[in-house]
Amino acid sequence: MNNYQVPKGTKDVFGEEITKWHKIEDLIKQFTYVYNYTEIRTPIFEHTEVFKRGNDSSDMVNKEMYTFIPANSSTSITLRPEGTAGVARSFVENKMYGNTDLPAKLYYVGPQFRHESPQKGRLRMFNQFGIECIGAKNPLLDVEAISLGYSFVAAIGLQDLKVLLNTLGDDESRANYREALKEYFKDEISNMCPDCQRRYIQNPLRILDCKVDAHKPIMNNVPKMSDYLNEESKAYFKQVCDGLDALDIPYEIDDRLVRGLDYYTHTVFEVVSENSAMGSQCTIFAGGRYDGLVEYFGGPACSGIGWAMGIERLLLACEGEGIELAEEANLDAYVLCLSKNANIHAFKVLNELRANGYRSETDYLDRKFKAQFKSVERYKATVAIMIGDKDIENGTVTIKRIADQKQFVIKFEELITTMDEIFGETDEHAHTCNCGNEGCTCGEHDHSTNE
RNA sequence: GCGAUUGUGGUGAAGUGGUUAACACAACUGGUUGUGGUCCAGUCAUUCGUGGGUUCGAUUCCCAUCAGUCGCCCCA
Repeated sequence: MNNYQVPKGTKDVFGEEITKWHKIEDLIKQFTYVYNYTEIRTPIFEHTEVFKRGNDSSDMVNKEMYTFIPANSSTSITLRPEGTAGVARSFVENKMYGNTDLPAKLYYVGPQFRHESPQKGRLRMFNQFGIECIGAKNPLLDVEAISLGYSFVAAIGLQDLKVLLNTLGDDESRANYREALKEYFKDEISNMCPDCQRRYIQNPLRILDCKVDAHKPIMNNVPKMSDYLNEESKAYFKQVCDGLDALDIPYEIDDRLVRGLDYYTHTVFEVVSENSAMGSQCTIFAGGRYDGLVEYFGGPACSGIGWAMGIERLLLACEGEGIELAEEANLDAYVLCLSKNANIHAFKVLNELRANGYRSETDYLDRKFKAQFKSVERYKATVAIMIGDKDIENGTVTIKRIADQKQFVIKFEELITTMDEIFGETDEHAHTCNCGNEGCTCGEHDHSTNE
């Protein structure tokens, strides 16, 4: 009993669903094009150290990675849990800091892997569209990145969105803040959740993220990042805010927003959907600025900004807001075969149609005429082309335009010109021949209306 | 990793410790042998996620397992 099924947290995408993906992918190409981002395709697995760096405190790195050592190897490999690290690695490895106009503006689309418990909006293999802009530190680039993502989701039609923004400041500001937090939680930490006790040591900022302790009184008067920013960090953040204002991008400053990945500095943001269809996973895209990553991979000191968008979540949000992305698979022509003898002739017609770019299909199940006609309907074919014994004798085919039920018997040689006429028309009724005879296919008359 | 809940044909979905597993949709066939959508009739689950156990007998009860869904957590 072979009961094969997809691994937990993965899914097959096909049929109508895949047309939604194509639509999204087309839009990604359009938006990245005008913002002058180019695509990068990095491996979906990397050496484990690319993701597991230093004292990374994130769950993603510590608990959720697909890490393995392949047979006949001693090198630890990890399926990428996120896109930024691989891009930063590639930026350094390919010496993009020297070869390209900086900043390098790169985007990627592809699967990411995290071993989590699946639920709505959370899969073990999921797809992200992400951008990374590396090699320049300018608040306008932070704004540009947010603008690209925001206008992208806005173009799709999403409305129940909220942009959350915060700054973590530079190293100095963050170090001061970290000390302030440690001091603040010093006496209380032993009463807090085990995760927070770990965070207290590894990365106190993330205590702010904690949901377990969120309601405790101690959380009410937590020192604010904004009080510990040095002048430079404050000025940087102000320029980001000013830029967003200038582009009319609405946002809320959320001083608890610290993000789960440890490499962020300065700007961090999260764009969430407030639609009820989202369940508890409501972040559509999120990211921020990172300063140390390029150096970590052995490159020069280079700042970057980027974000990643969960495509499955984007699709969920679209569904929730009633945005229809699926495209109907309309056929141009369905070829009906009316007798066994006509089989090969019908097949030739089919081939001729396809050679001329018409999306065509026929019946391969030897179904009755009636059943074949149902396929015409199901495929929403523009025309039905019928071929039977009579047509074989006469060298003709019968072509029926479904929209107006008009039907013509034409010579096989006229097939494509007739199709071109039908499909070339912009006016629905232009094909009706001026000679007055219904269904006229004489080909002698001029079928254009303005003559 | 923890908790809750679900799992019956292509789809939706009833149901029972006893064997013909409702009904609807879809599909196919015929009425209508070269013209679809309507109508009528017929056909379509040796099987109830998978594996064990209890039982004379399990789709039904029990256990395990896999998967879905929803929370926690985490994050896109």
